[in-house]
Amino acid sequence: MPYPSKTNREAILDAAVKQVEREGLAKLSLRSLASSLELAPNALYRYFADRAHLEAAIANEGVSRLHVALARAASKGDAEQAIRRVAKAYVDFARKNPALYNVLMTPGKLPDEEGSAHDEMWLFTVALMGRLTGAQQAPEAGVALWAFLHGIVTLDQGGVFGPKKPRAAFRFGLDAFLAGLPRFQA
Amino acid sequence: MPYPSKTNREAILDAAVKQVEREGLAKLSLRSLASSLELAPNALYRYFADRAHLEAAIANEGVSRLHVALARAASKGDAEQAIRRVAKAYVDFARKNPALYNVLMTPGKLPDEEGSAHDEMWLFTVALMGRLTGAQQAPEAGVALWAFLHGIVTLDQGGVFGPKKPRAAFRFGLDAFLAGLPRFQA
DNA sequence: GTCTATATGCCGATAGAC
DNA sequence: GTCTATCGGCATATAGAC
Repeated sequence: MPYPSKTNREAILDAAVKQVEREGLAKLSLRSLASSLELAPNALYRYFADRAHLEAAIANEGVSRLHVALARAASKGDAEQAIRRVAKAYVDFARKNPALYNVLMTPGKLPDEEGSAHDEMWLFTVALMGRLTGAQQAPEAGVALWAFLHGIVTLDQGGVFGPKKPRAAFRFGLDAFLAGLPRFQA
Repeated sequence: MPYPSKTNREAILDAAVKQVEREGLAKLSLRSLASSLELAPNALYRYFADRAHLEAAIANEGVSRLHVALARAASKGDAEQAIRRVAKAYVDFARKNPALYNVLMTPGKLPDEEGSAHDEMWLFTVALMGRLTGAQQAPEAGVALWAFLHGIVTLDQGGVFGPKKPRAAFRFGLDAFLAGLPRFQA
């Protein structure tokens, strides 16, 4: 073969995630990505139809990694302990991977595939909250917790309030939410 | 004068906000904005030093409008009623002006001016929460509430959960948060 | 499967005339 | 204060050779 394979889908995705983490999604271009892999500017089109498909793959990869981190945190302790651990793991993940986190939380234009990583994480969250509130209220409780955590991450990233306030608010808000949560068995 | 004034800073800002609301910040360009005002592509530089300064002005305008909506909602009722009204007004504003809301919540690269609209809104929020929790815990409570509301808005905008779940989670989460909130006078 | 070369289009920003 | 003209840059995407 005159032009043997120099790369593959996984390697491209890995490099893309790293570049996003360094400079943000906006500064990721197919040219710069190809250049970092020592490929011609258009070689990536063999693996991703266009930029939108690449972004979707990056987001999916981010969700998978977040899911792994949360599942690990949920493995020990009673229901409330598990929720507190997961909440901390969520915020920690976003702090360590801010740009990747932003990609996975910014919905793309492509429709999610069935059984995507996103669906799996949502089922995980509902199950987690269900241990405390019962299945009936688990979806609302799951969305509410997720919303709170995402908001904390956003305010933390923005840096508008300095480094301390979001962390104090994280404890304060989580305590208040859990204290006020209607329990399955009172 | 061979070239009399055809525009002013306010008119440009107004048109910019409208364009952001229609197509999002990313698709706002100085060229398209100038074109919509029937100006030459570079005429705006007399009023804004560069794109970053224009974006900062848009964000500031968005914060001002949000602040007005929240202050109106807080004017009646006791502390808890005021918080519930403000919370609803916050989510409503974001639903009605999603793109402008995204701009005002995405921190720009330019440092905030002293006494900016952002500062004012933050003082307003702390005062609002202080009516319920006392001044000591008002900042944490304010950030926590803000985080929750922003998260609800984000999940709602994402459309990941369909139209109903974020609204149900809004009530559920706000109820739980307020129920679990330590009060100033128990 | 990768290459070179190119089509086409947008962008921010500046120079200098009027 | 607005104009015309232009610079330099980057983007997505395609065509055809090897």
